[in-house]
Amino acid sequence: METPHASSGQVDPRSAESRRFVAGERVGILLPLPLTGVYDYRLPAGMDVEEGAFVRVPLGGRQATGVVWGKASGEVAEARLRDVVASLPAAPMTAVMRRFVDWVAAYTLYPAGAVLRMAMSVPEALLPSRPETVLAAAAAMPDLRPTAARARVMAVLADGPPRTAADLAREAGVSSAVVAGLMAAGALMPRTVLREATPELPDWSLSGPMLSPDQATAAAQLVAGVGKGFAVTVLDGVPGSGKTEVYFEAVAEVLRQGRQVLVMLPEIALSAQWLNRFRERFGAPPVEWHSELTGSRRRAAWRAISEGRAPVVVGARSALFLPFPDLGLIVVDEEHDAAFKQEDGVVYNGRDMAVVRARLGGIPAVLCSATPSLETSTNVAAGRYRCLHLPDRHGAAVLPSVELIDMRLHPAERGAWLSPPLREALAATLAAEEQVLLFLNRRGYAPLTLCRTCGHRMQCPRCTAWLVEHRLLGRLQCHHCGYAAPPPTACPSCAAENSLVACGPGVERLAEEIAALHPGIRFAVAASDTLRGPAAAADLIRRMEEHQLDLVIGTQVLAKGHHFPRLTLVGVVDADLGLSGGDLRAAERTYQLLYQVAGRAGRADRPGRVLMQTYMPEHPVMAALASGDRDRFIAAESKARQADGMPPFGRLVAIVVSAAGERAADDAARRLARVAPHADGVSVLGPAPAPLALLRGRHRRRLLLKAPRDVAVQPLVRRWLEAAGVGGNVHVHVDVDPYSFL
DNA sequence: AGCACGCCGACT
DNA sequence: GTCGGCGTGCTC
Repeated sequence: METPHASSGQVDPRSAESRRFVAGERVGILLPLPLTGVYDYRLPAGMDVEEGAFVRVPLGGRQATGVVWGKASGEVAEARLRDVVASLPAAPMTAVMRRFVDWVAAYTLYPAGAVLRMAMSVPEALLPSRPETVLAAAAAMPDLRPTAARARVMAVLADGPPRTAADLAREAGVSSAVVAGLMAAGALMPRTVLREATPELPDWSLSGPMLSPDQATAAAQLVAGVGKGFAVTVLDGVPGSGKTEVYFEAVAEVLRQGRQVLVMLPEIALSAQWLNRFRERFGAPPVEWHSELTGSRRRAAWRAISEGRAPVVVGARSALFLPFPDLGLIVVDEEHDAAFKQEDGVVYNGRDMAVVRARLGGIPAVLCSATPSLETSTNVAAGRYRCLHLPDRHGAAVLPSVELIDMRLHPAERGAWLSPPLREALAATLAAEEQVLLFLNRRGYAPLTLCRTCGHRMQCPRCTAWLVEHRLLGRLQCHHCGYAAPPPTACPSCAAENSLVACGPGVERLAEEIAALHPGIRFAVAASDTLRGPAAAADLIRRMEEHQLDLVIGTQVLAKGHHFPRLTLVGVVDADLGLSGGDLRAAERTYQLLYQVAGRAGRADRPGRVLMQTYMPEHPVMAALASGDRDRFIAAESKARQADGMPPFGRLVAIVVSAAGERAADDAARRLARVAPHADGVSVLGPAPAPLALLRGRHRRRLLLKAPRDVAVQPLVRRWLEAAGVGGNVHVHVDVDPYSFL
């Protein structure tokens, strides 16, 4: 995905003027199902609809909700045509969103219906809202024994509007029985309302923090672009340079103009600090949107957004498909982050699609990063994106120095993972009552368990992957499918007792070493599986901030965003970890990740120090990290990609075929290879066993189509797949612009 | 995605 | 003799 705006421009507001269809007419309805096209229906007497309207239609023996997509195809015989059942009382899908759905479908090679499903993720939001019973304080308090719990409930009500029994109990911190008791006694009066919960309004007129001259200049440019149509601006600044404060100024300007803002974060669930900053700046929280949101909150968020009552939404990539009626700005924070790439279902990159959404809507997009992706850097170099630099750390803080520890010269002791120099630095930092972050991007205790007697390696029965020991859970786990088993006492291969040994470090094992090295040290382990949910993350952050912890051992969940004033040493235990595996972006991703981690050290007024343990200090990634010369690294990486015709200078499409049987997978892959497209500069690599040749019990083979940048790969791939005609129980997974090579 | 229709094992 | 397993195929 290189030039989303190379094709046609924004949706013309005049053509967006909704087209109406009248009773008796045929209409094309797109259904949120992986069907190939629109289905034709007839509008019954008395029913007029406009384009984009949500309608109920009969489908087989049931009903489905779809969207009036436009004119009927006209290819369906009159006798097969069925009547639209009803038009739903929800705001029609905007022309921009319909264009966006079609665009994403065409680009990703998924059926438009599959993309529409993402834009209709809250079906119940399309139905009329159920009346809600809310409780208000009675005019006169009945004679009732006062208790602390009852007082809390009444205090909550005195402090705000009537609310539902469940909300009331939650906010007052009492059980539902207390609320029910008050209602029965007549202290609370029920009332039925239709009104939807309206999010608090962020106040754009509050004054922001003092900006540095660099920040102020950048902010002014962003603000000037608001309301001036589509443009992509890259905010490129080192960690701590205050990118968030800068784009908050643009957010304020959009709010002043009365339009909506979408801020996309890679992992919304772990962004408590971001939410705090937003609330401090605007006096109210934004509407959150992520996959953990459930039930009524999800529905309320959807309705509020579609009715324009949610001025600011912060969300993960799926938030792109929310029904904003008047979006004025999209911000993609940490734009380089691989989490923006959706890998299951419709495969798309949230950052790239955000740019497309902005172009179709004729609004600005802002991409933020301390380590912009090569795609983005290339777009800046080509003049397609504008770039604003924020070179300095805000305030007194200076960038930490990065030192490489050559593990060949300073090996760790046997059975340990920290080299003498890192141990010394660690001890010194603790002695100074400052905090340490040890970074190891490996969950669990040990990545491999093997038998000392026969060499057998514990492997997932359903995937080509080692089982990772999680000692805290007492299990061996597959990180690819969720398979888990207790560690056997005897080797499953040779039956030798007590012969299985853990190989290599994970964060849990590192914790053992730390505990042995510094008895009594206060530390925590933070990984995606030990830090479940936003509350746990917020708690860890609080303990770090309050200096209740001396040290934290973490995986990449700790790499971004958070800053701790007393954290002055970052130790990277295995800097080389991400470089193996032959992934196209291995070097780029390792650089970005380690750079982010390094940025955790030494903010505020304490200088930071970063020590990276590596076996290849001469590697360009390590050299760039140590010298701080990011631009040279990007230039070198860019040159290498260009020489190979790799993205962003060429295009890739990955095709993975999978089947229950190895034979079926092989046959399908070979058939695809036989009819591979022949075009100028286009080559097809493979088939080869996919990096995870066996995943969740399915055998996988991979082909990779490589094409020059100016070749439209989608029609080529579409014809290719049609010609090969693989189907039945063989799955074909298409990934345009693949990220991970799994 | 649902939900049908389709053919082969353990039950009243 | 039936109930039901989920494999393929269709839905305007």
